[in-house]
Amino acid sequence: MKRTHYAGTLREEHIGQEVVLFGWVASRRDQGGCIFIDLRDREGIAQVMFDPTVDAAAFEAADRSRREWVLGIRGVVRDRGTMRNPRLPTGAIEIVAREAVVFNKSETPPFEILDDIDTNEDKRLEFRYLDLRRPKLQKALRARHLLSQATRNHMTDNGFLEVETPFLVKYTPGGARNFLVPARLHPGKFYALAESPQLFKQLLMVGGYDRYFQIVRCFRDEDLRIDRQPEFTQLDVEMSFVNQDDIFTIIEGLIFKVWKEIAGIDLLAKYPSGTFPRMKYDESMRRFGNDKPDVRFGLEHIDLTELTIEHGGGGVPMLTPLAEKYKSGEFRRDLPPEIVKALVVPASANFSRTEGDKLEAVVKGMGSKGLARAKVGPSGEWTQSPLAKNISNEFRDAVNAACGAKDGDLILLQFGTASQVHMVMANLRLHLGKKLGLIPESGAAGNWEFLWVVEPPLFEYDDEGKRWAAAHHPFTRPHDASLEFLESDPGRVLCYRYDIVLNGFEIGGGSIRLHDPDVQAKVFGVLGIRDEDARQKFGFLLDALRFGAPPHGGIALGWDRLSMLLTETEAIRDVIAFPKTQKASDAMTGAPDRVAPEQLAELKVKTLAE
RNA sequence: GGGGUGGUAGUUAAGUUGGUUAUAACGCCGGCCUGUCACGCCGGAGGCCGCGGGUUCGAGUCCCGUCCACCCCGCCA
Repeated sequence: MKRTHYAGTLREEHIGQEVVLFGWVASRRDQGGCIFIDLRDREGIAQVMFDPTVDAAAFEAADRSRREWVLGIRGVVRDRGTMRNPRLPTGAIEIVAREAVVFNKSETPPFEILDDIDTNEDKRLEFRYLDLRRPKLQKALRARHLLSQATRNHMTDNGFLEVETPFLVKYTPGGARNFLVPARLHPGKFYALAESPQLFKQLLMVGGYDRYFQIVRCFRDEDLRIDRQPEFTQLDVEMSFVNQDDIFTIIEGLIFKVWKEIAGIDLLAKYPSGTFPRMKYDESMRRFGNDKPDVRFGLEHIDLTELTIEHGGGGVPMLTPLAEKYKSGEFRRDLPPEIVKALVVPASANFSRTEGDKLEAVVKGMGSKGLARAKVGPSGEWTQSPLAKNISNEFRDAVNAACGAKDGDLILLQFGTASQVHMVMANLRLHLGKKLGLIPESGAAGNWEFLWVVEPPLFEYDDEGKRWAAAHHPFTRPHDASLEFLESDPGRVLCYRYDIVLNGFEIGGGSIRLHDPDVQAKVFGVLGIRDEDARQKFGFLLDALRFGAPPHGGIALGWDRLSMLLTETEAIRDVIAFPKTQKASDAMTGAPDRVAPEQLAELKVKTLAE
């Protein structure tokens, strides 16, 4: 018996043909005199009819068969006439079985192999090979394959070479925590698993390869999220002799192409120029509180810091110290360390007091002390608010005006350190967006909002260490216009760093690299990295940059996230065949696990656990 | 490291103020049915109520601890 067709591909054009199908029993309906089996393979499902008067042995095999048994069927495709099933692509036809072979039986599976099952994910991960039989997962993994395939074509067509780089690399401090691998041939020493090919791709530019890409696994030993796995995949790209626009063009071309080829969506209808809009980091933080804004909906933040300063806190005890610190000059207005922000829930949302309390619980879960609220009355007065009794009428009216708040609106306030207020308000905005139905809980619902976020600061101040730290990595090129502040006022230095954002997910980021040794030395100076430290950590790269490094830059796209968004699935686990759980273990294989003492001895490694 | 939600039959869930034999649906097993396609009808089996301890005459239910899964913060591009 040799397969002639996939079950899911059969259509009316096959009527009259004899076909051979191999697949799994998706469902079996015993009518007594005849039996129907829905046979499933990777292309879909087709109904097979077993009639004892056509072939008694085939009928007997169907009689014995159960769900998930593996069958081979030889039969003739027949028109179902008036008995069609409009819900199946193959519903116009059925196969009348003339021969049936049972390749394998199956135990009763722990859950049904259906798209709409609501089995808990831990059970599905334990039996991942069964979960993978579900059409939904097969569709997602196929889309991911098409994405990678189209990408290889696009990159090749644009002159890129795919080059592999090592996974076993030298540990470099900073950035993500690395997985470590004991080096048997070097007792007491360790490799690190590469958290990205960052340094190697820059070396490929020095090596003259000009345009590099790789679809590559990366490893980071950090806590997991719905869009983070300990091993994940990037489309890694690096180019020589380019500026930011050149890199954007390559990525925009790629995205337009794959959205059309795989999702069937022509992004030119929304972005006729073939480019995505750009927003400065500063604007993104001000309006949305983070650097990956979901611009599918409004509910933008309203910055009340200036207003608060102007009114000296407006009589609100908790805001007075903040206003005074700005007035005394302790806080800089151009780089505000503490801020006041508001969000307005429109009256139309009809928010109850209890719902406001729930919101407060949400922000407290994010480390906020509380959520000041004020319900606006017909003439602008505030009710249901602890602020109402202290706030001056002038300040209250000014806040109402700044918020555009009308009768029935609910104003939500946060104040404190800029990073905390931004984080809380950004998450609160997303929470409200979903709660008010402005964005779907998951998926895009046909609304794809792409955005480049550009010109972030090069440094950020580390309050605990009381020093400047690299906001991304120390090889990012500062903006030419910012160079003068490099040593005098590092907080004002912007850089050629960019993120591409889709519907509130950061799907990629990159930078133009710093290839000027003089500027590099100044950057290290600001970071407090001494020459010998730099040599110790990045010696090979610094050496390479002195041997005729071309100007270069690149980007990396999160392949799992992009696949998740493209397929409108809910987590990157849905586009990874064998993902890890939230605790980074494998529910199916039991990894990680203990190893035999002899194995550790061979590696000269001793464990302190237990 | 912190916060939250959940864990009851193979699966998904209900389980009241602590009180008799722990329910339902789907699945599974047996029987019947030649046009079903979420087939239908009749019958049946199936439980360490995550685990450990405590309170109580009595715990699925209350308390303490612990494990696992998921979501968020910290962390991480």
